Amino acid sequence: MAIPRAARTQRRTRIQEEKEELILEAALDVFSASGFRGSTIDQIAEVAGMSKPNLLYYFRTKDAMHRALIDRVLFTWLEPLRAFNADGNPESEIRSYIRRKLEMARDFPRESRLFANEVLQGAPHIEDELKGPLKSLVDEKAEVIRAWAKAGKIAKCDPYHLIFSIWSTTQHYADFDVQVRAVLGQEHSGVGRFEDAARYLEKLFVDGLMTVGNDAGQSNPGQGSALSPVSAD
Amino acid sequence: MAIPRAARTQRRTRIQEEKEELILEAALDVFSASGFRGSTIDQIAEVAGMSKPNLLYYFRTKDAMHRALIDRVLFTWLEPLRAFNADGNPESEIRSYIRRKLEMARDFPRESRLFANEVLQGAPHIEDELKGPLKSLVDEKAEVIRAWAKAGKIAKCDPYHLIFSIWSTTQHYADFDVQVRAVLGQEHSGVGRFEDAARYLEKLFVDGLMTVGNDAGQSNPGQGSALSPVSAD
DNA sequence: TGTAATGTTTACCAATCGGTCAAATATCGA
DNA sequence: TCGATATTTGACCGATTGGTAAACATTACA
Repeated sequence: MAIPRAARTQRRTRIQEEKEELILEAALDVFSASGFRGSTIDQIAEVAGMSKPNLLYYFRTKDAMHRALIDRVLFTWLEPLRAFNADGNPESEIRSYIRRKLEMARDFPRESRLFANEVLQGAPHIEDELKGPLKSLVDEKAEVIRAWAKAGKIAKCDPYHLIFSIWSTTQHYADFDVQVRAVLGQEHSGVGRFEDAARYLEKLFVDGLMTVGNDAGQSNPGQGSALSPVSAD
Repeated sequence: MAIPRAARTQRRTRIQEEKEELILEAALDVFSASGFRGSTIDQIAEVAGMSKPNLLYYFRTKDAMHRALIDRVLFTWLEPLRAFNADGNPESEIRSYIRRKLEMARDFPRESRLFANEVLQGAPHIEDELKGPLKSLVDEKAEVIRAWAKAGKIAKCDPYHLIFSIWSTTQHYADFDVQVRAVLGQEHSGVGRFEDAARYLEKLFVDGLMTVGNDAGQSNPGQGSALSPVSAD
């Protein structure tokens, strides 16, 4: 009889490495397309080209598969933010962060959708990761941005919402890809849309919209920008 | 025996109105939280406080419930973009569009998540709506923005990506709410975060980040902003 | 008030779900 | 080559899925 997977303390065979790789690849396909609850082990098994009990030989439960996948992908996913350099030039750091995030949206859309599905549905499996490692990393980088603003290197702005806006605008091109394609139409649905997006976003974040030609836009101090009263939550 | 719902040509009774309302409200709760595939009729029935066959008396299939819900919500959801006024002042139009979208993210997060779930999973049920009514509306408003840029009223920018960036940044606060809360921490998770977001986003879209004090930021013409070569799609 | 149409529920169905089991097969070191 | 170990599979399980049939309850209206 086979040794229970829980008892394996170290990687044993070449086959295990290959098959676990194969399974996680298939799981990424399925989970990112349908979310955790909407995905089935049978679907993953079919994509991976192996039988369902064989999947369950390597990962005891659907949950274990999902957790392994998340763990594997999360580190890579936060790489661009980790690369955000306090000692660099603010403008070029922000530019390259946007570019890196956009490249990831283009090259790893499934990873983006995996997290989007998870967070959208209340992050039941990654709440700890969000409140722990993610929050710590963002706190650290937010402090960098705050220091830049204090030193007059960039405009005063809420660093957390700056990070949120870079996340949302870039990941939008992965998560809402079908909508982007539908709106742009067939003729603009080539990969060129990522270059257009890069140009637009870098300009947006650096210049804003009102900086037109030589006329440095001078806008209201923002006293009228608060939202109207809340009705319900 | 009851008349099949397909044969009903017009609204009949008070009960039908009330119960269909009740069901769609419950369906919004469940679908927005788990997506279509991840939701079950039993869950919706429980939230609605009625039996499963009773639900199926009003909506013959899970699909029909979902479709009815989408139809009902889509019109309202596009209202802010429809209100975008070609004759208004560009800056205030953009400001109020952002504010309206942010209010919707705050007041109707379930509606936002319903669409997010749907689009994220490939929009299998609303592809026609995206390519039809949505695209038409965006095309129309994009033309308005393009005209503003041509007239020198705002900076030259891709109007489609402008709209995408407003969508993504505002809806982020509904769709990724748990992540936003986790990163901001408990102390900043009150409704105040929407006002912070409003201030930040209005400034971002109007001024950009480099417009610091009297120093009108002069950035590179953007020759280095293209993404690196594509590896795969 | 009676009755026909509408509304609701219990019991049930076949299909699919996540997961188990034992037997069969492939792999590998000695 | 052999035996131990690792891998794979078909058959199966109870629970849950979307959906149905028909009996039963309520309502609207003449």
